[in-house]
Amino acid sequence: MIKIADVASAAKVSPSTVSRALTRPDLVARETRERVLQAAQQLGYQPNKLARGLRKQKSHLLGLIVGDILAPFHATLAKGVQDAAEKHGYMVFLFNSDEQPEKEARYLQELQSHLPEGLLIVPTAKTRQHLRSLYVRNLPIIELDRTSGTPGVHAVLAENVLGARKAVEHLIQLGHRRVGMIAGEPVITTAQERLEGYRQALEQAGIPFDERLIANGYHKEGGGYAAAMELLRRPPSSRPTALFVGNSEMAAGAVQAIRDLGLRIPDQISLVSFDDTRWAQLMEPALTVVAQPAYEIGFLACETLVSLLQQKKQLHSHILRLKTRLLIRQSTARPYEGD
Amino acid sequence: MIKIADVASAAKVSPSTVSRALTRPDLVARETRERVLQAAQQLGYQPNKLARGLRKQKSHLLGLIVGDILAPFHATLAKGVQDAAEKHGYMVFLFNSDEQPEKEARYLQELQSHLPEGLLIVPTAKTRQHLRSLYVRNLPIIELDRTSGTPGVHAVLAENVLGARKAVEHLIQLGHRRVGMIAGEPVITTAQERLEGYRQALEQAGIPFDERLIANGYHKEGGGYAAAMELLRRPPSSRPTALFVGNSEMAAGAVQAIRDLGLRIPDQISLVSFDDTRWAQLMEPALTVVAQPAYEIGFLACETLVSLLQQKKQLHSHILRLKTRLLIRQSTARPYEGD
DNA sequence: TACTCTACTGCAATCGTTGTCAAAATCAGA
DNA sequence: TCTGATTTTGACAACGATTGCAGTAGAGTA
Repeated sequence: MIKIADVASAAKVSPSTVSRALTRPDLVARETRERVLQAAQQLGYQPNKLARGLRKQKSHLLGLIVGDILAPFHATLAKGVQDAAEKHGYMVFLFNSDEQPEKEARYLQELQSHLPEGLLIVPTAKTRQHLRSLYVRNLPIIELDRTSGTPGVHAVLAENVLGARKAVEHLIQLGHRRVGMIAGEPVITTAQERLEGYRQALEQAGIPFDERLIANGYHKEGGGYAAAMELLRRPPSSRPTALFVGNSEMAAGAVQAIRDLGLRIPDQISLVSFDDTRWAQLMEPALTVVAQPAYEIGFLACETLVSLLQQKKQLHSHILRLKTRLLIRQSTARPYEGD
Repeated sequence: MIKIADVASAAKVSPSTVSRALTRPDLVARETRERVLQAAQQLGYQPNKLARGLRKQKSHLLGLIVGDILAPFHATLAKGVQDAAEKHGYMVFLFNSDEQPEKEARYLQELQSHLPEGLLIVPTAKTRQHLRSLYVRNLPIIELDRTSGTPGVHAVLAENVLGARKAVEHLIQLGHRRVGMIAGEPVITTAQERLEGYRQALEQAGIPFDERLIANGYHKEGGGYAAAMELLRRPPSSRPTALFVGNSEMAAGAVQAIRDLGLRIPDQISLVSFDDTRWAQLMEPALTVVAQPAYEIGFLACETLVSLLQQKKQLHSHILRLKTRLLIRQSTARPYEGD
């Protein structure tokens, strides 16, 4: 590996001058600068980021912890973050918490030892505690998708309440009165907010809220399957005629359950879910969904972080909400039985 | 940030002793060691990885460059790599080349300056050149999914020829004689190998190879759509009765095209594709696919890399091939018209 | 008691880069 | 030509952790 001293001797100057020529060219005479640049070019010099980071006490690194890179929503978040980071010359260190607080804690520790300049995180249940223990270093933090409630932290989220409300209103307008919901892990704010949207839609329509129409799918495919089974195995008279599902993982499970029960979508059961995915578009019938701007959430979060870093002014906790869109496709229709 | 000197003064020993107590405990007396460990624990000491990396000239970092994290296959590779890396205490620096050689070159440069100990890469068209220019440093490299033909590089790949052959044989057994193929970007080895498998299956069945039944989808969804359109818009007499698609991205495009043309799967057109995905399972009819062990490819590649690093013996270039599985679902049937 | 040997610990140099400070070179003005 | 101001450059000390080497203390042996 070529180091700065090699370039220095090739260009017949001191290491300091090489460093300056490369990082603050205005400080060195034109002629010298050109000689240095050429030598560096010729030798293929690449600054050692470890040494630089150590000296400057910053790494030009951002940490990103998502739930699960295999979930399209999280992968898209990550892509958005990376693209924005690249735009500003930052590198991204990506981890999967797999939604497990312990993994999150471990990765946070590991991450810290690389001196990241900022952190982007999709919080888990324990994020608040974890962040408290490292907050000493005053690391700028942005939360994505959900929020941990940590004071002083910024967040970029979707309009979950409104998105959910629109989805359920759509079902109600079609004539559904018994709308079931497969909700996510209750400690996660998105799950709470989507449930709240569901509530609001019912309330506005004057339909009483019925606890028994809610089942928990814990954000997972298997959980969605089980929850759908629980709700749909009831006798037709008490069985929901439509289902609102809190995310796409659970929706995949719900679709499987519906098929295993031999029910037809949308004739016998209407289905709306959060998150747009390729399979939602390709399945038959195509799934009506509340699409989230996942890429934009990631991109914007990273942009916000970078501007925080650059302007150095720690604007106090700020939450950004991005709009969702209800995409009406073929999985929703009027209820089978008359109202 | 707590540093080693802080721990040292807390434990009333020298920094050297602290370092030894933490990294080579057998070299320090039990009593001292315990005092140091306790102090470190209490202060929440985390070694600075930049400083350590600089001093030891290694970072405990692995670089990973995949094509596109949004493609489930690549995301799964990445997950496999990360899980294996974590198991051995390595960190992974993940990049997307977006299949663009220029991005790949940039990220390779960037990566190098962080002194990774090894590199895992899904090569693009120019990878061979790119790797040559950095090979000086003798960085162990493992290629995933495809190979760039760089000498001395290891690779973990799928049995593409056999997988493709089995898929096409399946179609032929069902009675298809005009089997179309939507192939991938020709410079990529997987595309070549899958095409070869297609060829072999035809040859073995005594069906002459017909250039006009091959269309190129360049590994992308849009390309798959266009290719399918091209092949299927022909008059029924020359139109293929079955389609073999080189990857899932193109298959998604092909499904769209088939729908836009109003053709029914599998009655009017049979479809098999490489890669198993959630949408392939959930679409109607469920797609027959050649499933690749993506997670295993990533995991094994990383395990191989780590063992290379640890044993230090540079076993010469080795290529590992993992088996594929043909999953017969509902998208393949006997041809519509009698043969 | 004197000596050797072992087990531990500390000193100081090192990794590659940057920033401070002062020296050297250049320039402008008289 | 000299003075003072202004560029331009180089020497040197960090950043935090590791490690070869040397020194110390204590145990063991003659």
